[in-house]
Amino acid sequence: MLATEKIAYDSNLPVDPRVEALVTELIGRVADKWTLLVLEELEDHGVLRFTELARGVAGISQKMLTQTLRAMERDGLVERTVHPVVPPKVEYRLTPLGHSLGEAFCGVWHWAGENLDRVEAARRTFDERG
Amino acid sequence: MLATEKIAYDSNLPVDPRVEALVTELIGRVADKWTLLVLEELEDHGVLRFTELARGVAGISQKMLTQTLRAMERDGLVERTVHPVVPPKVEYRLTPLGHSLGEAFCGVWHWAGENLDRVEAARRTFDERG
DNA sequence: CCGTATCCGTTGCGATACTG
DNA sequence: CAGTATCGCAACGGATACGG
Repeated sequence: MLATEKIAYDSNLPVDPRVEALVTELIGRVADKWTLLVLEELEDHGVLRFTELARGVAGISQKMLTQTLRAMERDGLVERTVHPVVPPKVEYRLTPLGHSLGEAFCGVWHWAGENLDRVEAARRTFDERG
Repeated sequence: MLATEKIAYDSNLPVDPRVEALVTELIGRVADKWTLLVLEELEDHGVLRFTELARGVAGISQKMLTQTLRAMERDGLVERTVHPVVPPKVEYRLTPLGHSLGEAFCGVWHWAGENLDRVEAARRTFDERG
């Protein structure tokens, strides 16, 4: 579906600076490390509870998980469902918007996987020359 | 060229956790706000001097520009050419690797532009419900 | 189980001043 | 012009303790 739409970024045409600023800010927000990992985890598993996410996303603290999930919920990327039972049960899943973001990042994940070796080689070369 | 390669990220197959950690770290490094903006600026204009970049990337401090360019050079994304003249002349341009990263991010830029309104609407809804 | 609240060290980053 | 060096504040983020 993306391929059928017109992509304006190839041109050098001037873009409304305010819109560009907003887009930049949005990317900054969404390109956060934890956001990316939570996104991937939910892409892979569909529906997850808080504790399952905490275990699935290696190294994340409960504080950052909460914070990340709140921000993603606020941005409309994640849907949060509270089941009124004891003990509490809260489920998280991607919205269509969140899923589309995951697809948009596929190219970047792919690039990173394909070029990790090249980047590491470049780093070694750079570091050796002091 | 990317489309002709096998993409493994669609599957739920287990991935070497160490590789995944490296890929994650690389994305975190490269998805930095200033890196993205410098990348776009060099994509648009080809070759730029330090001061031209400073003016082109709105809001960046000289310190962050230096830092960003050094990191990108270390990662093999940017080539730095020093012309031994007075006053000094230093030119920056993307390497093929840097250019390929720019292409990989096209999907994300596109997503952000297309969905900015939706995200802002989601935020308003979220904030109103307190 | 699913959070919130608080403390506190670490880092990020802008502002400023200086150099070849 | 193209940086480097230093300062100082603010934000990030982990650890811990507590609550519905």
